[in-house]
Amino acid sequence: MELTEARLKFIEAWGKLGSEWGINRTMAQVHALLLISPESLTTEDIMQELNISRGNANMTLRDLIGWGLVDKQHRPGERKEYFFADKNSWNIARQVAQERKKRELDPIIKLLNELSDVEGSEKEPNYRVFKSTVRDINKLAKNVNKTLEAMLKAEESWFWGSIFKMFK
Amino acid sequence: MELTEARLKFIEAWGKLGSEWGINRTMAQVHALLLISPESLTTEDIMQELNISRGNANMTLRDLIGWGLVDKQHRPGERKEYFFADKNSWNIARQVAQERKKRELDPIIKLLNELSDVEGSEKEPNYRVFKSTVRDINKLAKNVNKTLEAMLKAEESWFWGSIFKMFK
DNA sequence: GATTACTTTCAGTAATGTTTGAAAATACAA
DNA sequence: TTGTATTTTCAAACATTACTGAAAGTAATC
Repeated sequence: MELTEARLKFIEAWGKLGSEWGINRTMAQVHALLLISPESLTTEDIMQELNISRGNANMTLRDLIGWGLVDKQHRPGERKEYFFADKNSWNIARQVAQERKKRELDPIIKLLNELSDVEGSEKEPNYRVFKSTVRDINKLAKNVNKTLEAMLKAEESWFWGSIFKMFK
Repeated sequence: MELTEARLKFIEAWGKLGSEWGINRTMAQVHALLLISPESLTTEDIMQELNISRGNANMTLRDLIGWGLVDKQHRPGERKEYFFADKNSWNIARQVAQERKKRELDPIIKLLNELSDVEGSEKEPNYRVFKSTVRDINKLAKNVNKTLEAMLKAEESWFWGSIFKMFK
């Protein structure tokens, strides 16, 4: 396969993967483009490569910066901003894990804790099933939480080394 | 908090969580309803509880069955179908992991392997960066894959026990 | 303080995804 | 085989989300 074709396929696949996981397709594509670009790119570059509008490029880049996946540089004598992505996949995974934990897991754990205190009678089947389901999901959520915390602190080699030992 | 309110909040939160992870909101809500229902429910029940149309209920239930999260029962003498969900959160997590692996991770690993064979010259920075990015993501994907496989085979207690040892 | 080079905003529009509801299909019982 | 209960399908309507482009904002330079 040729490089040009491969790059397009990579961008397309990354976009699709993102959209399957609740991340807007364009945002994932911009990220993909930055991942395979040796030099940092301007808004203009990105607009051209991906055929998107200025507004879209700008908003998407801001979002990516918000996710901690992209940073910008300034070059002396130029006002233009240059964007680049951390290309280390372990860092990317950690960054995404950290953001999703903060935005989604933490709030749901909070809610599950509140729902654990529901009032009612043990005689009511609805009550019993609700309590035990919530308790069970809460336990899972807390285990996921702990695992993510370990992952966030971990060095890549240490983390996968430990995982490896699990099933050697 | 009262049970009625708590049930509504749970359904709402599960729906929101689903939509943040690329699962249609209604599908997650139907799942939530079944998770907190002591008895299996008919299409009619679900339509009423969630105020959704027959068509929507039917399609959503079929999808949930496709994800392995819901099953149906028949009762002697009745044509009507009764739906219920496995309430064990470890099974749910495994089921979701299994399906997403099959639908998303496996195809992307296949693609990454193909992209690894891209042709080009080591002198071209585009080529070098592309290769090393793809290689790096591929490595991560394979590690995730192995971890999921371990999870799919594992008993809950064994899995979390092993995770726990990682950071004690 | 005017000009240029850029970035940001956002109302309007386009694209995509979801839901409805009624008709068609199916299964069952008499 | 006919009637009835139920499920399934799918075109059209609706809702949500994403994108555009032009205008407004900002910073740097002369």
